[in-house]
Amino acid sequence: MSSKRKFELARFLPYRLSVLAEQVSRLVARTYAGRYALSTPEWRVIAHLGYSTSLSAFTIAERTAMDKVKVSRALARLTERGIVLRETNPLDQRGFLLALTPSGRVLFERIVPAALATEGRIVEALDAPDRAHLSRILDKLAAHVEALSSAPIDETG
Amino acid sequence: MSSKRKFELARFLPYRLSVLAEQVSRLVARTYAGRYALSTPEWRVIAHLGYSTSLSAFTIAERTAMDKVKVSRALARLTERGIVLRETNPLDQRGFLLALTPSGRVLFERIVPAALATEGRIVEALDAPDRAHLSRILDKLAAHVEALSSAPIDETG
DNA sequence: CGCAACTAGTTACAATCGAAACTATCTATC
DNA sequence: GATAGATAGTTTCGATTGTAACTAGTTGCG
Repeated sequence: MSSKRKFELARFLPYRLSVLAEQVSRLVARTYAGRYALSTPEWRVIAHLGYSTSLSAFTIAERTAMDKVKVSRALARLTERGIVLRETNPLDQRGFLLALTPSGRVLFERIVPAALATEGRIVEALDAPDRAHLSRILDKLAAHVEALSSAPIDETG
Repeated sequence: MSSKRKFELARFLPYRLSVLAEQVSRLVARTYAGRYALSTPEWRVIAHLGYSTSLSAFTIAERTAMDKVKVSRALARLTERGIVLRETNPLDQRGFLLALTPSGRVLFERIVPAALATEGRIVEALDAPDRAHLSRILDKLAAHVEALSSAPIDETG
């Protein structure tokens, strides 16, 4: 073992994933950033409220893989702009119940097809079996990395 | 066509890629951030100088998928800390020739095995064929996305 | 009830970032 | 060989981020 493999950044999986994800994000951002002046966190919040309603900010944070500060800031801007409706939760006055306003929903309905179209153009690079395979692999990796992340930090070496 | 697919953020490829890449980056950062106080751009510069030498900042920017501002800032800190040696290029006084200092190389030699080990633990989730497949798919996607990115912005819709 | 521990969300602050403007050098062309 | 345009790298500035501290409300438990 320990066959000193030559290190090449360009073949290093974390690097490749990071660069690809960044470029893909940039591509998708074209569908909402310019025309609707939305940031990525804002788009994620809208996307999530688009199909599930009356959520708390915390739940959104969990499900959109963002920390609560990011979500809080995104929500502040979205409520200000009349895209999200925020009302105090009567059962727990610390939190809010959140939903898209009608105009927020219009926004959602407009962005989604464009976003899906962009996704479509991206995966055009792959044939159907490759797409399915990629999807399965990503799920496996995500689950595994999730587990590794919560494991203790190994500072040996 | 146009079979209105229900939109779920959690199944949206760009989102999945982004979350996974972020989590993987965080994991790898454990090998250099805490112990060696390096940022990701700094690590990338070191990683690249580790196996190719006498590069210009611009070349590094290109090959590490970072913009020149990021590279410039990373280099400023790295030269300050004696990790990178920067000398004016005698053939073009605008630019520099860059290389790791001996202590920079020690750093590189220490971080690389740890980084590779982390990569190893991440891809443990996959069997050998899956790994190969993922690698091929990522290459295809990266090339395709690269092409899409330089294409004009489609604001139709 | 009353106080400690916890949770939801916000604010503060310092670090990081990207876009654009800037400096210095180089190259091409006349 | 002068001048316009390109190029390498830095600086500046406003916006975005992450961590930690904070406020307000809730729960558990004596």
